[in-house]
Amino acid sequence: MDLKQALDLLKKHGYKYTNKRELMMDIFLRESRYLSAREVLDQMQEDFPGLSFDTVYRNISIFEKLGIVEGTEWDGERRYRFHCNRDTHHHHIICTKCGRTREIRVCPMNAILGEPDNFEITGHKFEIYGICADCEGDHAPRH
Amino acid sequence: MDLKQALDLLKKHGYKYTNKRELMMDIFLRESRYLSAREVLDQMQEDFPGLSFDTVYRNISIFEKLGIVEGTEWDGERRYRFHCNRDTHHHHIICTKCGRTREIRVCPMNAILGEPDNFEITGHKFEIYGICADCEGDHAPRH
DNA sequence: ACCTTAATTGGATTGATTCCGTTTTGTAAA
DNA sequence: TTTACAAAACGGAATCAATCCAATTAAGGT
Ligand SMILES: [Mn+2]
Ligand SMILES: [Mn+2]
Ligand SMILES: [Zn+2]
Ligand SMILES: [Zn+2]
Repeated sequence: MDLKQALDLLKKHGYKYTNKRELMMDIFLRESRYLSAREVLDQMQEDFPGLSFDTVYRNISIFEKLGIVEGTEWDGERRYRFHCNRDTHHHHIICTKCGRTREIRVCPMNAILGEPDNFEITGHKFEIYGICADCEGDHAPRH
Repeated sequence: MDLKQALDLLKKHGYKYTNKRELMMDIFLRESRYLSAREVLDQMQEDFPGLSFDTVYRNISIFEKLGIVEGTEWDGERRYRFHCNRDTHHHHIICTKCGRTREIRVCPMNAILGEPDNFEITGHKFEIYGICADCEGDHAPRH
């Protein structure tokens, strides 16, 4: 999934092309790590000083619905990253300092299938948290 | 782990015994499902009308630190339940309507061990979400 | 009973997220 | 290329969970 594919996805679902949306995707794409809404806003305001929080949240919500970004939450804040692979389902090891990830190819649900009764399964979450090599020590996280 | 053990844990760590703390544990114990701070407050105010949010949050935070309750988060709200078993590590299938759980005995970390390099692991989360038998359909969740 | 300190209160504050009326902009039709 | 209309963005207010704080109350040891 690249920028063009994502923009096509927007168009296919009747959303308009705007330079703000393109920049937002650009940011997610080049950072390729989990970002909070505030981090996205800060980066976007370098190009669009008056940009509103509402624009960030509205577009993130659209992006998430279309599968362009995927979200999670830690330290009481939601974070989002470019959906790294739309074909194969997998999970992540996440650095809680800088939001960078490593992939876990296995999904524990495969071992669970058939197990749960009396529950209509709607989703699952498997994440490993830690500190990446660049962030360990006292120094500020390198992005 | 029962009420007495939990109260002993408090005492052992130098916290005072109060009827509010006992009631709070009582509630977690008899509900044995995930509760939000607001739900705990509402139930406690039946006995202590003037009870403050701060008391709920402060005590939850102490309970979590001592391992008396365990917390998670969904729909943008933190929730807590009595720590169901202090000896064996396991995970849960959670009903996102009523907060009741079923146990998953396996932990996917066992299969991962040895895998991750360049990451100092600090924690992990494996949860399956769904709707329990009592909550499915249109009717209100039965607690 | 008294003293010291922790616990609780109640109200203010923070901070993330959502909401909303107004203005601007993208896009398709004329 | 203009025009028209709906969607997007703006800016600021509102919401809501969670935290903070100064003043009061209560627990537990002496
Ligand atoms: Mn990935
Ligand atoms: Mn359990
Ligand atoms: Zn890192
Ligand atoms: Zn349920």
